[in-house]
Amino acid sequence: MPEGPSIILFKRALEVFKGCKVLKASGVSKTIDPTQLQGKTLTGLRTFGKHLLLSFGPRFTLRVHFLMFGTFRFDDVRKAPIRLHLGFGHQQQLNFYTCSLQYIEEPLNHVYDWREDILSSKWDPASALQKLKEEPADRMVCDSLMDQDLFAGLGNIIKNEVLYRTKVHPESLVKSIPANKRKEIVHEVRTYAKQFLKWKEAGSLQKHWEAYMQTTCGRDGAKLIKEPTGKGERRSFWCPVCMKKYE
DNA sequence: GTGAATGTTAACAG
DNA sequence: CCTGTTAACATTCA
Repeated sequence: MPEGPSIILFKRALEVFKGCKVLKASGVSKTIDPTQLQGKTLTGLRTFGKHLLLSFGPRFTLRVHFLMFGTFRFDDVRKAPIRLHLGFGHQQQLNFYTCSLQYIEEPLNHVYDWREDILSSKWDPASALQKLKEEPADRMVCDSLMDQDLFAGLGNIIKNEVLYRTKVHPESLVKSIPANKRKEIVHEVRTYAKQFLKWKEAGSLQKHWEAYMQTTCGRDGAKLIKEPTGKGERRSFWCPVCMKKYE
C-alpha cells in the first residue's frame, strides 16, 4: 500500500511511543529475532523513502518495509499472523503485519544518503538530475522514476501523476527527454509528493488523482490508456493525445 | 466471486 | 557466476 508520504504518516502515528521501553517483543519473522528488542527504549523515529526506521540507541535500528500490503495496528484483532509485536505497557500494544523487517547495526548516516529521499529536507534535485543523465540509453522514464536509488519513496501513484502533470509518456526513453523537461519532472516529483502527503492526511488523496485509476483525460477528454510499462511492468495510465513520447 | 494491485526480495532456473 | 523469472506476503477494492 504505502508510498513514501504514507510512511511519514505512519511515523507520526508511532511517535507516541518515543521514549518508551519495549517490555515485550515477539512475532514470526524469518529475518530478525524480536527478543533483541526487549528492554530497549525507542529513542528516535525516521523515514527514508518507503523505510520506517525505529531507533533504539545510535547503533541499533529496526527497519520496517511495508511492501504492498503491510500495515500496523494498536490492537490485536486481525487474523493475519503478527510479524512483530511490541508491548510498551498496559494498553500500549503495537503489531506489525506483512512487512519486511531488518536490523541496522550502524549509524543511519552510514547506510542512507538522505539526498535520495524525495521527501527529506536534504532532498537534492541536482543529484537526481545527474543520475538521470547517467541512465542507460534504453531505460524508460517509468523505470527510472520507480528506481529507489534515484527517487527513494516514489511509488506507482506518484509516477503516474508526475508523468501526467508533465505530459511525458511513461515509455519515453529518459535519455531522449530534453534537459529542461527532465528538470521539470524532478521538480514535480517533490511537489506532488508533498501534495500527496497533505491530501492523504486530509483523506482526499483519491479525489485529486488526475491519471492514476482514471479513465479519461481531464485536459482533452481522450480515453486514457492503462497498460503495464517498462521493465518493471508496473501499471501506467496515460493520454495518447497530450502526452509526448520521447524516443 | 474474481482478479489485480500503492512493493520488494529470496529462491530458483538457465 | 550472472541474469532473468517466479513465488511469497495477505488485504482491499473495483
